[in-house]
Amino acid sequence: MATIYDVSVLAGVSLATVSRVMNKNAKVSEKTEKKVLDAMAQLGYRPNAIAQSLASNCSNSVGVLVSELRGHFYGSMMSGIEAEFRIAHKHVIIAAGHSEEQLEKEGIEFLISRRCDALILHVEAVSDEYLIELCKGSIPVILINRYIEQIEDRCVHLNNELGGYIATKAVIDQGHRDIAYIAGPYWKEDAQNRLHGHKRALAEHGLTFHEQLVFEGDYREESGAKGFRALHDTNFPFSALVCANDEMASGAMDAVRGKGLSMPNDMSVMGFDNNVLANYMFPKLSSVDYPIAEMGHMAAKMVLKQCYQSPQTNLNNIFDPKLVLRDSISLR
Amino acid sequence: MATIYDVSVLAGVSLATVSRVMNKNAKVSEKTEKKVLDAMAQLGYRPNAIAQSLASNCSNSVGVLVSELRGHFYGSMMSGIEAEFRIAHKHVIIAAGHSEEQLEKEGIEFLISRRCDALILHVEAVSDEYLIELCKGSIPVILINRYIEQIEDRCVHLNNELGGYIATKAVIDQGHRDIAYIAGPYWKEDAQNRLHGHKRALAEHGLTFHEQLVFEGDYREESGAKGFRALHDTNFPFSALVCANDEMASGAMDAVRGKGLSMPNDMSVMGFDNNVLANYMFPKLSSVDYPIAEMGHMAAKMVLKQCYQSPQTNLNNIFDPKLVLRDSISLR
DNA sequence: GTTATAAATGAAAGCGCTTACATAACAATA
DNA sequence: TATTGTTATGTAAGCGCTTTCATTTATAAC
Repeated sequence: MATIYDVSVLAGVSLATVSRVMNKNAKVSEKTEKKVLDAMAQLGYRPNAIAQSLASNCSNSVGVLVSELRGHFYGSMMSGIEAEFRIAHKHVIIAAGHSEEQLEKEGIEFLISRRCDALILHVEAVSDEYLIELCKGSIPVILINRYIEQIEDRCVHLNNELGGYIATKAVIDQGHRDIAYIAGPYWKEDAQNRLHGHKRALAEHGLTFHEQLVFEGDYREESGAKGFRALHDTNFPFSALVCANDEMASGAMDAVRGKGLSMPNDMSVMGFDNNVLANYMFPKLSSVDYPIAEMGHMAAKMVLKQCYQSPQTNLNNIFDPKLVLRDSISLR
Repeated sequence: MATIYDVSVLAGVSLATVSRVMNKNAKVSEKTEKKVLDAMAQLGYRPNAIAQSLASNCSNSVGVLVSELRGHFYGSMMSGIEAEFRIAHKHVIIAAGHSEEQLEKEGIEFLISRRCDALILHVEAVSDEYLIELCKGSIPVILINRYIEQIEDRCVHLNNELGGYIATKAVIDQGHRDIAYIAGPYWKEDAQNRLHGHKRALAEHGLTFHEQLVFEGDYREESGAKGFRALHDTNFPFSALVCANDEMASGAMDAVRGKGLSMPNDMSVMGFDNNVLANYMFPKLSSVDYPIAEMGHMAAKMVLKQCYQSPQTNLNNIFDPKLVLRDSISLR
């Protein structure tokens, strides 16, 4: 593999000159430029990004840590980030944390050791303190989907409370009065916030909140089915079910059918996240869109501004979810 | 950020010694080792992977090029690859090619310029010749989901013909005799192969193939719906529909319902790929599993063997898809 | 034709490591 | 104690670039 030295020899110029034509950061006469370009082409020269990074102390790449490489949510997030960086000719180095503290830390170490110019993290297991400490370091960090007050300007997150509110309000607007709710695990902040929004929507519309109409799930499909059965078995009547995510809604829908009820007439169902799945279910699931791709774009823009002096406007940290109505909710 | 030099000074030893304790590749007395380790801890030293790569000419990372960062298929693929490398303490650098020749080439260039020790590629737009040429280079390449005869030992691919066969046979085994088929775009080799398998299954079971019962889709949902309507409108009767992927099956299922038919009684539907979606549809879609995650594992194992001298057994290039029966097919 | 000034180029140090080779330290043997 | 063989450690070159600073060359002004 040809090096800059080979190019310089073939072109009959110095290393510095070759470097200049590569980086276009200093005037080079047209004649020499051509000689160099020709030599590069002839040798099939590819600059060694590793050596460039070492010498310039800038890797032109940003580290992204996601919990998983698979799944709609992370896919959209990575996709949003990558799209933004691609046009800026920056690159992305991805690592997976698997929601385990040890692995998340290792992932971050890896990205730092690769001298990423900035980090965009989706982490769950690592502590607030660790992240606050990390932010004090020299390398810029953006957190997606996590809110920590002390470093709030580095957090890009969703207004989950509003999302919970919107979801329930959508159902109320269709005339439902008896509304059950399958929540996410209470130890997760987003689950708490969504539930809070649900309660606020009820209150603002003069409906009372009943403990019997809430079930704590774990965001997985099976817990949705389990939740619906549990709620149904209490015989506390309800005509609509709001779920804190789409997977649980799917599980719940199976259970609804299992009870011989039809949707949306006997039971309206509302999801959350607007996972691709929502569009493939039957009936197509109404949901609250989680604009994770846009949030990825935003995180990338912040990095572009902070690290690469790219001018950026309209930066904001908190995103509002939006209602997506499909077929799973009926008028009552 | 502390360097190896800072460590060596603090520990009162030479750079070389520090390097030795990091890499454990030469004997260092326990006493000095401890001094070095202490110094590292005290400084919070993190080796600079960039400098290591440059000096050692080995980056301990392998480049992965996918078409998209989102979507079940690529997510599973990346996940499989990453899982395998994680236990070997190798890392993955991911780039996206977006199925465009230019971007695919740029992605490959990027990965090479980052001096990845090997490449795992899922490319569609780039020519066979380009890839054959690439394989002649010094850096090992594995191709996923593509078969090129001249470099077949570097290709990890699916037996699509068998998949098409299995899909149709599953339907035949349930007693269906009149079977329609929505194919992928004919310019794609996998679409051709799946269709071929379909025809073989018909032939082997004494059924004749009718041109009127095939529709060429484009693998997207909408074309499934369009396909079913077109097939249905010919009035050529069929009781089962085999689709060359799950998205088209989903579109078709919508169209089936649109015609007031119920599934699976009036119409059995078979998918292909076993996308997560299949499990969320109603009725749950029977499909042919595309073991892309395992194929990712396999590609990673091949790299581990070729580049990192890790002993590996049971390597194989071609994978057989497997039938996954769910609720979308009825007995006839 | 000088001289002053700007533009183009080159020489060389340095980025943070690895590693071949040289040297020092130590133990074992005669 | 001198000699040899081991083992531990240090020295310094080099990986492929960037970048500062010095030097050369071209251009303009007088």
